[in-house]
Amino acid sequence: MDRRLEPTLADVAKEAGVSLTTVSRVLNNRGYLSQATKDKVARAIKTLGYRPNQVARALHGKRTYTIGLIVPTVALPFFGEIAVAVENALAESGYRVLICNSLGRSDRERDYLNLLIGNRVDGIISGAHNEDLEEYQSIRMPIVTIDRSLSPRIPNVRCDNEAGGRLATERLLAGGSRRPALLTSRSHGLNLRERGYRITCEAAGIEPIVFEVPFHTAPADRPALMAQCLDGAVGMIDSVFATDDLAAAEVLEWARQRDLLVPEQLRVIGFDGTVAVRRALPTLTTIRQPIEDMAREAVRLLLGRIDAVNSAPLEGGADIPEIGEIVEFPVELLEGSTA
Amino acid sequence: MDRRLEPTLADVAKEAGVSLTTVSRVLNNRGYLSQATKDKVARAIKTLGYRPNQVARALHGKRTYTIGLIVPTVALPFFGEIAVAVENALAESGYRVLICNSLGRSDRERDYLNLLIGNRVDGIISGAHNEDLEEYQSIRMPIVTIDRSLSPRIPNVRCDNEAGGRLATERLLAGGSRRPALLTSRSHGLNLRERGYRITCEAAGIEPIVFEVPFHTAPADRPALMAQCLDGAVGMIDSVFATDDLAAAEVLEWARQRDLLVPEQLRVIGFDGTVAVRRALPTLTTIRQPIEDMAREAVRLLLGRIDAVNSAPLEGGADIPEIGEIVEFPVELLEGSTA
DNA sequence: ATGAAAGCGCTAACAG
DNA sequence: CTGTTAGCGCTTTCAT
Repeated sequence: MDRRLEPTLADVAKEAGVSLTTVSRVLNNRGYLSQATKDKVARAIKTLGYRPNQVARALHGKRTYTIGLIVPTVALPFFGEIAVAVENALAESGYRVLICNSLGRSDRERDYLNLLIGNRVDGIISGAHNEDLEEYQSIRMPIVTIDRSLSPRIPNVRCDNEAGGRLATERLLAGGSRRPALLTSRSHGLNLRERGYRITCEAAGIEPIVFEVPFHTAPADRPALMAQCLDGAVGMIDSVFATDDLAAAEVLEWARQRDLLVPEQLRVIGFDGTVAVRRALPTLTTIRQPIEDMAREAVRLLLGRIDAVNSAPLEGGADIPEIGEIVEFPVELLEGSTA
Repeated sequence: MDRRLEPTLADVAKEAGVSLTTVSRVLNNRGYLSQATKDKVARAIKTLGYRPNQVARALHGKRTYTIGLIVPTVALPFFGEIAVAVENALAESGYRVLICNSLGRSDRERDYLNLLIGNRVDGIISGAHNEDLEEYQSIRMPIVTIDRSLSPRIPNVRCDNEAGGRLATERLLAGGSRRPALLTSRSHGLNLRERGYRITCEAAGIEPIVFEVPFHTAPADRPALMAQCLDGAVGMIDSVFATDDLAAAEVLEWARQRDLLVPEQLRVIGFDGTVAVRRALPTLTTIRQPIEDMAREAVRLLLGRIDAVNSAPLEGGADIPEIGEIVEFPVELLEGSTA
């Protein structure tokens, strides 16, 4: 910004014929001011079109009233909706959000972390997917994760993924499926949706079949990878639980190309239940995550920690207890016609 | 942020046993420094885990290297992809973006405008939908609009909407449609997609039929509104050009519920061609906007104006010429099986 | 090659 | 009730 363009407190003070302090006081509505002074200042502010410089205000010390949100990409409906929900929840407390799209690249995530700290955000909500970044361990700042857990020392807000996995798999079985497959972006022991699937299979005496198509696979490469997995299993599986809705959509497309009837020959169920995908594909049966609730809770936890830090005793480490809390929200089955 | 936690320049200076200036110099790599000093300082920085306070840096004058992006909501794939593309284009020049979701509410848009100016962003890219906000006229800051035009005085980057409208309508006619309808979020003389539709209809001697479902209609209310429009036209129309893909998806769903075969009994074509919707609904025939190109151009124009402002003669208005440029990018027909 | 000091725009003691 | 003054953390003349 060119400083010739935006007026400053001093300009207002001169225009109103009072001191800086006085202007600052009416701005912040602090202390006793005569109505006459208030009016004079108000008029000067209006005349000059003055807007307080938040940068200067932030520098003074306290807070920036900005928090950072790191997600893989808001181009995916799930994270786009998370971002909007977080922004809304923050707005209620006068906070704003700096959204960072890591694109799943840990170098970018690291850069963003530094950027956010450099910009002195008051806290960070991370929903990115690099479990490994050691930087997170050394962050001297309130932080909360959403959707995926980062470390036992950092509070995590998520939906009840395991219950969701069970619910999805049970729904497939209830529809008559005998060999449900799992399609996920990363199969491992901590994948709770996968665990729900496996538990349900085991309880029903069914051998699990797990396919993996990495989360950050380019959209153009997905159909081929997916076909590679599924073609080999035709006749063996009779349903698919995809751990996100877009993957489920790709299964539907694969089935269409193979002339498989859904749900008669192949049942499909997804996960997420975002508004955008439901508008695009209302027939998809899926497990809905309560995005708004999750965002609100993440914000509540974060602001709580920020307040704790800011009101901590002035001397001494004052360490806020490291509550590595996990909050899980219940999911919901959305009936469509694909399962 | 609690200042006890993040070290400052002074801390580094003390640790390294040099002056503030020297540290600042090695940080910005300015002036002549002995290698020994550089090393000492570098070591101190590393030891303390020092990161420059960008807030202080920004206050000093120059720029914040942050630009504001205002969109209706990144929860919609089109704007989510715009946001990511803008962020990527900016990152190449060392800029970052403050994303603001107006949710189509002009009060929120106004608040965000003030927020951005208060935070001294270096410029603004607006893709929101409130053509009316008079604030835009008085902004003393580089600004560029994307997707929709705001004022003849503000540069606008968009796709060739009229050509897109023509292309879509021509595609419907080429498929055999005799009565194509338009479904749009706001019908008016400046709606260029609508104009393309009307022009094509007129050239073919066809009476246009226009349905309107407002952009910010709640998802839950859309199917009913849409059915209200379309039910009355069954038998009269044989195809629909929806001016965005999600609306097109809703038309497909309506057709499914009415047992209308697509494309035999009803042809449907959309607009946008976002990656997310194509993953969800790959069969949809649509007009693709070149989002990345648009974002890149918007950023190029904006950074150009920012540089112009910052290098303007120190005295005098120095007014940068008000180039109310319009840049249109060509669209592309994506063949699916719905038209 | 390095340092001292002024100031970016604002807030917050501390006077009066 | 209102003004003076000292910083917040950093960059940048101007000295040395």
